[in-house]
Parts: sequence; structure tokens; C-alpha cells
Amino acid sequence: MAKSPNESRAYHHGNLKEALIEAGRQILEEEGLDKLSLRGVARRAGVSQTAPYHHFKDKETLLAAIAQTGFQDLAGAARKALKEGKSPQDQLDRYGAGYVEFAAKHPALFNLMFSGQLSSDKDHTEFLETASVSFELLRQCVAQVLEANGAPPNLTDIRTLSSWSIVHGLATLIIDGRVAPEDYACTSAKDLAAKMLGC
Amino acid sequence: MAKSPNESRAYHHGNLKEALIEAGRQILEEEGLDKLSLRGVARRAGVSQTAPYHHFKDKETLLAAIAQTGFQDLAGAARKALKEGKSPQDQLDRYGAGYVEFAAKHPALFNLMFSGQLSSDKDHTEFLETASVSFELLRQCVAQVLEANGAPPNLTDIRTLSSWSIVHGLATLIIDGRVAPEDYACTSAKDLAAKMLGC
DNA sequence: TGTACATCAGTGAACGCGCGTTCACTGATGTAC
DNA sequence: TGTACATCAGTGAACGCGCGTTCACTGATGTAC
Repeated sequence: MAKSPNESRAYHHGNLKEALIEAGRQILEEEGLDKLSLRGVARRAGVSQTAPYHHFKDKETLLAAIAQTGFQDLAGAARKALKEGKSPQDQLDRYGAGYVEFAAKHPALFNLMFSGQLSSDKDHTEFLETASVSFELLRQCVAQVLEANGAPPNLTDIRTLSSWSIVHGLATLIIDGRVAPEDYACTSAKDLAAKMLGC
Repeated sequence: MAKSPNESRAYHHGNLKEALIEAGRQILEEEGLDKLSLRGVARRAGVSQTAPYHHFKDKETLLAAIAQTGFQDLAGAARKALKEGKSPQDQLDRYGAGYVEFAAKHPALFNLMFSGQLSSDKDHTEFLETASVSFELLRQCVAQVLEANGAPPNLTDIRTLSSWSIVHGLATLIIDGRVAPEDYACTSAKDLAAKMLGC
């Protein structure tokens, strides 16, 4: 039924949708959002410039699909942090370091994910659901820290926001070149995040 | 010598440079960065589409000039916070609330200011100097808080980064629509910032 | 006070560009009988 | 097992768009003498 994508130079690609998402993500990470055009994506996937329209309604829909892969990766990093952390506070610190590390390694993707362009207009339902996974994991983590410290649980919401803000802010500042890890005697964005959060 | 801009419909505008910056800022705030074209700016200023080239080398230079007005305003808000604050900690909290308020009121301008597109390539010296004023004010503020608390002054750098990150992160999350003040029982971005910082 | 002239600050036409998208089309595939 | 046919997934030409920028130009201004 579905063909392996490398099987042949057949007329039908067999896996074009995924190939387009992957090509788009590559262009995004290599050249930035400005340079990400539907035509360029098609070119990289080795397909005519109108082929993507059989898989994506328009450019924005492809962008949403690309962003979604980013949220999946980010949620994966979060789950890893929660699994490896040795205490609630340690989990939270690892979460933050992983978040900033992800942003620093995929700056254009991170910007696309959070730029707000996507979430507003259309109903990218799946996109929004995936986006909220990382946030929920953070929330659980913060709740456990509060519990471990004997703090009232009704602080969970606002403390989750604090935690999110501080790591999101650091991520953004690093991406935009306002802050460099080297200026703080750190060798990576991840290190700087850990240092800042432990201070 | 220099003519008042409203004096007449003279051939020479008299104040075109400022008028272009102002027109650009208006378009930016009303329609967003996507819609900000050099031609559009000229149109709004009532001038031919090539007139801006007598005052700005290219589009990016105009963008830098617009961003600079934003940094001036932001620094003004910071100075106000430091003047009105009743203690170092109060000054710091007011600084943060003012920062977030500014971002929420001028989202597209704030994004332009921090997008990192401008600071990288060319040497917008003046731009960079203006941009650093707000940061220096924050640094002084943090140093005073540490002193008031009897904390070691060598924490100043990293704590300044923490403070900047948390307010910058909240500002960004609000701008991008990931966080709404109403979800936290607040009526404005400024209120939410104050609540978060006081928690 | 007049005037020649360099300089400044505008104009309007034109350029080439890549883009998103639409269109009518064709080749490939899978399935009902 | 063969075959007709609906559907799927491609193609390539073409559209209109607004953009940044360059060009040769002209009107206005200020100043040296």
C-alpha cells in the first residue's frame, strides 16, 4: 500500500507529507523563518511547487505541522527531566535547563512555536493540544515542589507561571543574542540555565 | 532654518526623518512588522516612496531608529519605577511591572526591539547604547536589593539575569498569547506582573 | 543687498524578485465486479 | 484472474502581488562673495 520513500523514483512519493514537514524544519533551522517558503520546501523535497497543496491547505498549516514536531520534542525533553530528577526541586531545575537547551539548539523552531502567529487565527486543534503537554508537565512538577516544601497548593498556578516565565525569558534572551552563556562563565545555554535556577 | 512641519505644504518637508520614524512606529503598532514596508511608511508620511532614502540608508536602518524610540520609552518607564519605589525591593517590583506593561502595550514594537535581527549584522551603535540603558538601571536596582538584604555583591550579575529573564519571559508569553492576565484573576498585564513578582 | 552656485531633499518611472496560490492536466493506485 | 473506473497524488504554466532599491531628474535652500 504505502511505499517506502526510498524504494524508487516513482511518480507517487509515498511519504510526502512527512517529507515536507522534515524539509520545512530543516530549512527553518538552517535559514530561518524568513527563508521558509512553500516553494522552497517543495524544492527540497524534490517535488513540484504545487504538490504540497495535496497535503496542506496552505502555508500556515504546514507551519503548524512543523511547530508541532517541535512541541513533541520539547515534551520529550520535559519527560526526561522528570524521570531523571532526584527530587521535585531537582526535576524542576532539570526541566528548566532542558527547556533552555532546546531553545538554544533550535532557535528558529522555538520562535515559530511560540510566535503566536499560529495559535490565533485558524483552529489547529492538534497543534494546541501538543503545545499544552509541556505546560502540564511543568505544572505537576511545581505542585510537587510546593508539596515537598509544605507550601499551600493554591500557589501552584502562579508559581507555575513564575517558573515558566523565567526559563522562557532566558531562552528568548539567548536566542535573540541579548545574553551569551560565555558572559556568565558558562559553556552552554543549558549550563547557564542551571546556574541561574540554582541561585 | 528648520521649518515647522505643519507650516506649509512646501516641497521640503522640514522634519521628514522624525515623521518617518513616527509613521513607521504607527504602522508597526497598528498592523505589525509584516505589514511595515518602506513604501507604506512613505505613503503614511505623505511623501514619495523614494524620499526615505535621503534619511535612511535602507529599511533596516529605519527599523533600528524605530526600535530606538522604543528603548527610550522603556528606559523612561524604568527611571520612573526607580524614582517612585519606596525601597530597593519595591523599586525592583515596579521596574518589572513597568517592563511587562510596556511590552503588553506595544507588542510589535517590543518584538522588534528584542528580535535580534537588528543588533546582529550592521553597527547600529546608537541603537545598542540606548538598548543597554534599561539593563544598567536594572543592574543597579538589583545591586541595591542585594545590599539591603546583606547578600554578597558578587551575585549581582546572575541575579540581574534572573530578574530580567522572569519579566522578559512573562512579557513574551503575554504578547504571544500564551498567557492572559484574566486567567490569573488580573485585569492587566501590569497587575499580573506585580502579582507574580510578589509571590 | 544681490546673486551665483553647491548642496540638500524631494519626485516618478522602472527594475527584478520570489512568493502564495489557482488552474487544467495526467499518471498511478486500489477495488468492485 | 481481468478489467473498468473512481480516486488519489503528482505536474507545469500562469496569475497578480507588493516589495526594496536604483536611476536620472528637479525644485528649494543657504551661503560666500
